[in-house]
Amino acid sequence: MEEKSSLKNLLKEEERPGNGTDHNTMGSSVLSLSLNNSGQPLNQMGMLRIKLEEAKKENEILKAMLTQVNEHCTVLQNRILFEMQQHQLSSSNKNNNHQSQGKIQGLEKPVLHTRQFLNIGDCSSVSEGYTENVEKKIFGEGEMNTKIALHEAKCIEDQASEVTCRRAKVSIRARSDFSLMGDGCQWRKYGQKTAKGNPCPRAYYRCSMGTACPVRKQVQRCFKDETVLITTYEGSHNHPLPVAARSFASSTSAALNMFLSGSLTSSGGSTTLPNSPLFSSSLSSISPTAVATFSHSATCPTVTLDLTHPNNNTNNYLHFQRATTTTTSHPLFPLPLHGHPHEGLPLLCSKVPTFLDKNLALVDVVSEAITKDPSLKAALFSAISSLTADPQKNSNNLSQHSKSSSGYDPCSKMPAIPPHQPYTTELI
DNA sequence: CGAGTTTGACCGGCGC
DNA sequence: GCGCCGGTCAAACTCG
Repeated sequence: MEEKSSLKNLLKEEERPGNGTDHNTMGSSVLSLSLNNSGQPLNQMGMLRIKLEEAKKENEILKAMLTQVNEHCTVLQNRILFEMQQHQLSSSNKNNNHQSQGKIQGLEKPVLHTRQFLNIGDCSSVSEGYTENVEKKIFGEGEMNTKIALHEAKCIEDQASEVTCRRAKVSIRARSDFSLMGDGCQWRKYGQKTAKGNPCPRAYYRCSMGTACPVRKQVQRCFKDETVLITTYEGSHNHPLPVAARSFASSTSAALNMFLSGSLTSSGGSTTLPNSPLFSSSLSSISPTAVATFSHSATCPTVTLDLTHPNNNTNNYLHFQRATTTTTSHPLFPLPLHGHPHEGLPLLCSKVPTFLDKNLALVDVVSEAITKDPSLKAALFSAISSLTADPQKNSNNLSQHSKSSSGYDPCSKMPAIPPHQPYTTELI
């Protein structure tokens, strides 16, 4: 920052009339050239070069800042992960009966299962080496050994119960004017069925973003209230998600995270949890008044996010924006940090100059909020998990979308939504 | 012509 | 074993 201000001061001095004779900086050769020729265009070119150099320096500073912010996010993520592991270990020691019951039902799965759901990440993360270095700074060598052992155990456990995880479902109830909810993914309809007890047909969709992606969703209108759209997601994506879908996935996975991590005392039936600080902070990215219902059968745990909770005010609307390639695709849901900071921002700021400034200001706000509000850490963790799962792939994905000449529109294959028109889902 | 949708047929799980 | 029901398949159809 000091470097930036000094450069600005330098530039101001050079801009002063009659002050172009004494330069000993990087811009001196350019300015002397322009003075020798005394040509106006050359003088302007010199100024532009100085500004270019200044922009480069500024870019370096901003890159460093972004790296720092990303590092802080990783630190927070790992600390939260560690705390949750510690919490689970202690709780499992205290209550063996509870744990054995959970094992029978396949519900003891901690964070990594949820990360697998909706493609939030896996054990072999690209940034694992980097993360490990950061973790050593935080936890120290002794704790790191414990943590690595825990991590390896979790990976083994993760593979063993993958089938159960794949069957985990997240069901979302929301009021919608349209027959599909914009979640950022591309879906291909493969069937429709009229279920017993509901005259409204249930549509079956398969994710068409990746080759043989196992994720499916069912969409059905509520029989009692046809304005309510029930969307049920099942499976885990085997491909990088677009920004919009990652935002959505982080929110839904936060709910499932709570469920699968055993943080709830649900015992076979269903549990409604509207006011848990950890969960509500995550869910608030969808709706501040959303209510979650947790239930599970023998093989298929389900989390229902009810976004139709009646105590919302009239302004509580979700604006599902149709993401496009040529503009900055704003999130479907407002998340603190959006997109991978290293690759995403330069891409965006090249198109929208003010975007970077807004994000840097946002970084300060978020940093302060994280410090003050512990519950926000949990929400941030779920969001960051989706962003840091595979940065390389995600950035490539983002780049491909931006390079596409035809324009990338994740909602383009949703005929129920009128083209070129943002649609809203009402939260009552 | 390719991609997506529609729709009847088919399959497997589950309860009786 | 039988029938019901949810989920999936695949051929026909539609659309851009």
